[in-house]
Amino acid sequence: MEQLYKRDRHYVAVDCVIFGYLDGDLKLLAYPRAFAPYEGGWSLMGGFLNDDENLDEAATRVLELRAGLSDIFLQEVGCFSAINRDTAGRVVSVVYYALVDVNTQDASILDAHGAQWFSVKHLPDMVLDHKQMVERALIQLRSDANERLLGKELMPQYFTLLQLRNVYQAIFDRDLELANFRKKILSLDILEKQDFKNTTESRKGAFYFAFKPEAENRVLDRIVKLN
Amino acid sequence: MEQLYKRDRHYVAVDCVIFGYLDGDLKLLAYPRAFAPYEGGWSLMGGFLNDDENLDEAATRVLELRAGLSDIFLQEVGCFSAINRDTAGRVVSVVYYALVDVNTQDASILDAHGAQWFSVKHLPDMVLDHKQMVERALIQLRSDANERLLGKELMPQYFTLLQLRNVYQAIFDRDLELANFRKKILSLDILEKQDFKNTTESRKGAFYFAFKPEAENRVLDRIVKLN
DNA sequence: ACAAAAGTGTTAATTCTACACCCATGA
DNA sequence: TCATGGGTGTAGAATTAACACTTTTGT
Repeated sequence: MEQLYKRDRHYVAVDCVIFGYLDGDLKLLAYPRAFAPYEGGWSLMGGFLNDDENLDEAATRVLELRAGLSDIFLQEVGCFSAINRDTAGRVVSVVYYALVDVNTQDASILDAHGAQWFSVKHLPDMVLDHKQMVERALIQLRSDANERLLGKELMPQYFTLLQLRNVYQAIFDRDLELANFRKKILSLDILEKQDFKNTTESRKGAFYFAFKPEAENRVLDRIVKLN
Repeated sequence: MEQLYKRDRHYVAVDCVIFGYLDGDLKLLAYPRAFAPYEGGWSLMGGFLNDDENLDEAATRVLELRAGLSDIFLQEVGCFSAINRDTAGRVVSVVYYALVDVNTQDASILDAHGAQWFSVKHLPDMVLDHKQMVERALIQLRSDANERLLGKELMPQYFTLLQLRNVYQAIFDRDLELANFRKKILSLDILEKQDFKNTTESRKGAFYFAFKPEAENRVLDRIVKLN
C-alpha cells in the first residue's frame, strides 16, 4: 500500500436535494443556514461523513436526524469539489437527491428548522454552490424518471393514473397527454390495478393503482420522449 | 461555519476506468498493482486527491502523470465509500471513466507499467472493488453514449460511418443494422461529411465524417433503442 | 338529465426494422 | 467483369400524438 499517512486528508460532506410534490409542481426543501458565514441563507440539508459510515448511510443519517425524514429514497448525483467552494475550508461534497411524499412527513419538524418548500421553477438564491447542486440533481432526477418510473416515492401507496401523470408533468415541467400517458404506463406492466377507487376527485371515481413489488426497479427504454 | 476541525477527515482517491476501442470491441486498460497487499493484482489507475486540486484535476493528473495519457475525455461515474473497501485504510474513491483513442496514444509508456488491454466481455479478476467500478462505469458509458453521440474520443478526427457503428456495437455489445444506423445518425445533424474518402477498407472508398464542433455535446433523445 | 372526470377508441404521423437493391472501383 | 464494401430505397411493424367519443355517478 502507498503510505496513506503522507496523503492529504479531506472533509467529506453530503448535501441532500430534497424533492417533494405539492400543488401540481415539484418542490425543493430548503433550510435557512444556521451558522456563519451566510447565516440565514437558503441551503440544502447536509452534514459531514463520519469514519464509521459510508456515504449512503451518512445521507440517510442527515435526513433522519437533521430533517426528520425517514425511510427515504436517495440517489447519488455526483461530487462537488472545487477548492474554494466552501469558504470555511476545503470540503468535498457528495450530492444526493431525495424524494419524499410531502403528505406523509411530519410538517412540524420541518417548521422547527424553518424549512420551506420552493417550486423548482422559482428557486431562491442559495448559499455557496447549492443552486448548481439542485440543477444537477434535477437533471439526474429527470434522467432516472425516464428509465425507472419514479413517483412511488413522491406519492401515497395507492394512487390514480391522473396523479401519476401530474407527478411526471411536474418532474419534466411539461404537459403530457393523459390518454397517451395511461396507455404508455400500463403497457409497461409495472402497475397493479386495485379493486377500489378514489372518489374524492370525481363523481365516477378513478381506480387506484400500486407498483408491482418485483417490477419496482426495472430499467425501461424510455418513458417520456424528449424534444 | 460548523467547526470543521471536530469532524473526521478522509483520504479521497480517484480511480479511472480507461476504455479504448480495438479490434472491434471495447477494452479496459488495467495495471498490475505495484504495492502490497494484492501486489500484482489487476487494478485501475488511481491516485489520491490533493488539497490544491479538484477531483477532475486529480483524475486528469493521474492519467497524465501515471498513465501517460493526455487530453482525455473524462466523466464522473460515482463514489465508492464502503468502510472496508480498501484494506489498508478508510478511503473514499471517486470513479471516473476515460475514453482514449488507442492508436494515438504512446504504447511504450503503457508497456513500461505493464498495463494491458482487456475486453470488457472478459474482464480479469481485479483488486478490491475495482471490478464493480468497471461495471458501473460501463453502465454510465452506455447511458451517456445513448444521449450524447460519443465515439469522438475513441476514434480519429475523421472516421467513416461504419467505424462509428463498430464503436457503438462495441459499447452496447450488440449488432446494429448499418443502413438504419446511418440514417439515424445522419438525421441527428451532428456530423459533417468531408470531401475525401477512406480507401483502405474498400475499393469504392467510404466518405469520412467529423463531428460538427458546436453540436458536440447536444443532448439527444435516444440513439439506440433498448429491449 | 347533466356536469365533470374516468376511461376507451381511432386515425394520422413518425420512427424502427429488416431487407433488397444499386453504385463505384481495383484487381 | 466480378467481388466487395459503400450507400440508398422501401414496405411493414411499432410507437407516438392528437383528439373524439363513451362511461359512470352525485347532484
